[in-house]
Amino acid sequence: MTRKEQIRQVAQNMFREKGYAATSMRELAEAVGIEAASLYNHIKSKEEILQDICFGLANDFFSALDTVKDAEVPADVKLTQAINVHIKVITTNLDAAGVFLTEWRFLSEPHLSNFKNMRNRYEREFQRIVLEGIRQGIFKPTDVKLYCLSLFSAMNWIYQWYKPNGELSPNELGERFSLMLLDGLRV
Amino acid sequence: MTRKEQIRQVAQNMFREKGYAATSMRELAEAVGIEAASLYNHIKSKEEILQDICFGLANDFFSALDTVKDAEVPADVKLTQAINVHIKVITTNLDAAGVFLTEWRFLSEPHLSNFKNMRNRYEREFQRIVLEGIRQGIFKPTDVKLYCLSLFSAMNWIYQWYKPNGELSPNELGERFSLMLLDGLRV
DNA sequence: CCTACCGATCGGTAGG
DNA sequence: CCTACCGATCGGTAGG
Repeated sequence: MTRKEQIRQVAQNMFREKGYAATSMRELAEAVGIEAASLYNHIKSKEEILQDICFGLANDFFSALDTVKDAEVPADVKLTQAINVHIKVITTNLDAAGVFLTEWRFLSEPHLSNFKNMRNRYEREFQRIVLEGIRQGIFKPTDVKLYCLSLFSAMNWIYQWYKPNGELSPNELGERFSLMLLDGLRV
Repeated sequence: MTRKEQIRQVAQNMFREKGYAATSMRELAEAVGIEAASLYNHIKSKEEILQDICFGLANDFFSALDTVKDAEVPADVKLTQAINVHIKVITTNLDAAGVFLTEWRFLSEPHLSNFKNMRNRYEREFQRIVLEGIRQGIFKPTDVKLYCLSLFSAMNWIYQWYKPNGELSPNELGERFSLMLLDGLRV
């Protein structure tokens, strides 16, 4: 692991726990084990770290979704797969997920707009799958936007309480979630 | 409206939008229309404002829940009512809800522990209703904790996107949510 | 990677 | 409710 990767990993944890604004570069440096000024040999600014975390995880989400979104399967199966890979990304990147979900608003322009656009594109992929299911007659006619909003909030909240060493593996969790969230939708 | 109430209201909005840590007392004072030092004639500290917001809304949530939790009705009706009043509190206090849900972690001890305890007690009331329904045979046997976690996340996320002047009234929203979230649960 | 340091800003107080 | 000010801390740079 390079020093830059180490800085990012430590920062992920601190940004998640204390928040981006309340984390100082001196605290970050101390946790890494160097002086504050030395951080700037590896990064350009505090915000650059935030950008790396947010856009890095956005990339993970898209890569994961790409593996399932064009499969030739019924919409309920596809939605289950999409839920599973989304949860997988969160549960295996808890710190980054926390930052991605709550600290993105400290991005400056134009990164802030880029971020929002990516997020919207991602959410629309899920809406497309649900719409597909309604057209196929597999899902009840539903307020697609409201449903997806609730679906995302339930999935994204996982970072708040999931324990990597608890009883639930990411796969088991994904399965339970799919059942729970789909049974209200399936005809 | 007293000056203290005005300060709280302006602070709710700024804390929600910029975050507690990133909001300075000077910005707050300017938004109120006085000098920073003058704030301290009405409040003891920056954190006192946060405490008032967090515990004030906690009180609203409990008051709302009290009006429905002991009704002699089937569990599905009771859960629907609980969902409705919870959503009502959020949609009519959007700024305070945002602070309550994301900025509570900046509370210092012992307020932080008090806050967590209150939140746990509140969540357990919902779990009790779901358990009641399972015992009554109205709800499917379910992972109660996981279900309530998802229920709360979906309801609480509302503050992120709800527009008070949009098409959906709080009551309509509550109704749609209940249907959506209960239909996966009801036998 | 460090020492030394910059100007800016922080929450809050004294005194009127 | 204001002016004037406190010590502490902020993100970041110069120079080696």
